[in-house]
Order: sequence, then structure tokens, then C-alpha cells
Amino acid sequence: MMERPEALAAFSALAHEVRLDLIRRLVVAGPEGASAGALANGLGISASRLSFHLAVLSQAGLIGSRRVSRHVIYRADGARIAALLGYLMHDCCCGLPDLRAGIAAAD
Amino acid sequence: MMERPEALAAFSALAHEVRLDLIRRLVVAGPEGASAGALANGLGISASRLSFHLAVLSQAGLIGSRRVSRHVIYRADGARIAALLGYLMHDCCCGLPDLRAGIAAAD
DNA sequence: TCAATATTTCATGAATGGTTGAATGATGGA
DNA sequence: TCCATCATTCAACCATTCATGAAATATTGA
Repeated sequence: MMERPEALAAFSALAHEVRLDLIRRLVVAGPEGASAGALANGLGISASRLSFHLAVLSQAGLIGSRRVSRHVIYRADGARIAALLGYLMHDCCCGLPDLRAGIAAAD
Repeated sequence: MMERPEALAAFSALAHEVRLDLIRRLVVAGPEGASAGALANGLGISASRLSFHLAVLSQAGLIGSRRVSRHVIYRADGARIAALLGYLMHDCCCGLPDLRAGIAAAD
């Protein structure tokens, strides 16, 4: 269950090209995740810029991280992303008739 | 079908307290919509502030408007909101296992 | 046409967000 | 311990967003 302040933070976090890219890459990477270095390399951006955006996503709870030796491995928090979808459907746009159609189209 | 630039604009538009409130109220109002004045009244904010946020939502394509005599009536664009959900599920977080669970929980 | 209502636009200043490069912290190997 | 690597933090700067109140626009009725 997600509340409004968390949903706001999540939307805010997703409202940036680099961060949307990051989420996508981390989702694709799966539970194994990806290191900061690999992500910076893949996106072609500086380490400090990457770190900034990872911190935003992390504070919004959309990603998590663990340290493995010299690397920091990030992974998408699927439950949190799902909770955001749930918030949009349930708490924000309750009863909007087009929603079911939109979900179905995404299948 | 929603593309990335539109999704970014949509997330950006949703990343504000007032605008999230507006979307909710317009969704609840249904196809009939609600006038700018009624919305400003309901939210307790100035007309110019409201107008600014309505313009952001409108540019993101999340709401539409029509003029009725002296009033401007706004309504949520359900298809566009559904498309955003679709983008999140399909194009951004494809295959994330928790998504289906999150959707189910929102039912 | 004049006045009243409803809404948007504009200008200003304050606050927030983002990029950059240098400095710092953490880790592991020689 | 010393050095190299990986990552984060910091400070400075630029750009964007937002709030506010005044002015402008649109519409209707007297």
C-alpha cells in the first residue's frame, strides 16, 4: 500500500530521462541488479551524475542497493513499482473506466 | 500507445501535490468534469495558481477542457492515464513479476 | 455599452533541481 | 602500507519550476 507522499516522490523520481532509463535497465537486469559503474558506462554519463540520479530513485524507494566488494549493485524494487501502479489505479484514479482497457492493452 | 517523451511529461505533471489532487477530483467528477472555479474553490487556492497547474496537466495531455459560457470545464483524459499505466507496465517495467500482483491488489 | 463574473497571462522573486569537476570515502591487491 | 579502483559527496553555477498579485481577455446580462 502506497500513500500520497510516497507516490509524489515516486512520480517526481520518474520524471527524468536518465532516471527512467535507469529504472528500465535495472528492471531488465532483474534481481541480480547492475553495478553503478556498469550503469554509468551503459548510459554514457559521469559517475557523479549517475550517483545523483541513483540517490533520487533510492530515496523514492524505487531501487535498492548492496555493496559487493568495490562495487555497489543496484536493483529495481518491483514491489514498490507495483505499489505505485496500485496507487494510480486505486487511490488516485478509482473507477476510471479506461483503466482496465489500458491494462489489458499492455498485456 | 504512449512514447517516452509523453510518459516523462506525464510523470512530471503528476509530481505535484496540487496536480495530483486535481487529477483525482477530475476523475471523481467523471465525464461531466468540473469548472476551474469549482476546482479552485475546492482546493482553496488562487485562480492563477490553479490555472498554472491546469495548464501543466493539459500540456501533458492528462486533462482536456471545453468552454461553457463563462466557465471552462475540465475533465480527466482517462485514455491517457490508462496509456501511462500501460507504458509503465509494458515499455518501462516489462516482465517485472510483482506488477501483476500489484494490479491484482488494487482491485 | 457598461458592469460583473470567470479565467488566463504576465512579471517578479523565491525555491528547487540538475550538471560539472574536484575532493573524499571505501575496498582490495601488490 | 601504498596504490589503484569504484563510488559518493561537495560546492559552485545555471536552468527550471512555482507562488503571488496585478493586468488582460472572454463572456454574459442589465
